Amino acid sequence: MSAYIKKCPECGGINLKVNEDVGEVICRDCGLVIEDKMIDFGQEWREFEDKANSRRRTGQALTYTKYDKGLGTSIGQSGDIYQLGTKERNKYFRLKKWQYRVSTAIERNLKLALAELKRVSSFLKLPKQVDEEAARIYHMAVQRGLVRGRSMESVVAGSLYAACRRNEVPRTLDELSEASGIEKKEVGRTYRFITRELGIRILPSDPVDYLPRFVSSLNLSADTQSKAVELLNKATKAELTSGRGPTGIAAAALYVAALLNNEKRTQREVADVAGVTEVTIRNRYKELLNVLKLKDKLKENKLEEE
DNA sequence: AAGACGAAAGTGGTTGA
DNA sequence: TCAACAACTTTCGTCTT
Repeated sequence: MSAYIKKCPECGGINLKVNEDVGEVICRDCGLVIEDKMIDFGQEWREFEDKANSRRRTGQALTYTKYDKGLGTSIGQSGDIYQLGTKERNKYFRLKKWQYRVSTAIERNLKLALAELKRVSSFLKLPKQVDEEAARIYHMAVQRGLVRGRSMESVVAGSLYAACRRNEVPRTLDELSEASGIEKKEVGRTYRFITRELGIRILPSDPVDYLPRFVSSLNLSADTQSKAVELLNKATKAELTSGRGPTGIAAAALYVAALLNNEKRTQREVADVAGVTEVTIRNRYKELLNVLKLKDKLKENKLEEE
């Protein structure tokens, strides 16, 4: 499916990501949703027994980026209540008032938070699918009262960070921090807090996921990128990756790949876009050379130049 | 002069008692 | 709650191109 789309029509990027769950193809470079009318291969739920657990779908799809998920219920909207007795009517008024109080508190918060979320995510050019996920996470956090004692912005940032990782379009904590204006520490802390409290399982992010972005900000070739992927795979097999920061590994692999392809970038340049220091790149780089026995290859390259 | 390399000390976070 | 610990950063001096 969508095997025909190879390039992003917007930015020409080749880093497309297919998401079958929601029928989208997303450009990892610019976040453009290229195709959102793919066939839904998901199962069409039907009802065979147990009415209580009915999985019937009706109405518009829920969206978490609207503060009331596109639904919305209010008590006593229809005017029926005026046919009731005074006592009953008062009861409805009370209920209505309560509903108003409870829901406005949460909804007002959500409205603000979702506006903030939109702002941050468009700053980072995140695909809308990540928005949606982040909004969902935030929504759960509010309902569980996890925002109390924390700034709304930091929870938004944490939700977004989590959503990015879940969707394999990781951003670094630094980037989230810059976009949201929340301190890096704080983003990390709320991120850990809400994922723990909500029981969201997050896999350690794959260094490979960082490559596309680094490659495009360094203007490196696709060739170099696939070379870097290759190196990363080898590194993973050699168990060089566990426990290390994924950005550092990705940066080092990219640095080596660039050298091998005669597209040399300085350690400084690579370090900057990856958000790590040269020292870290050097350490990873050394390990790569040792374990993967690449020294000879680099020498060969030099000889060819002469 | 700029980049690469490495040593040493410092930082923030995790882990295990 | 505290100390040990690993990964990473900062800083700085030296070597290479």
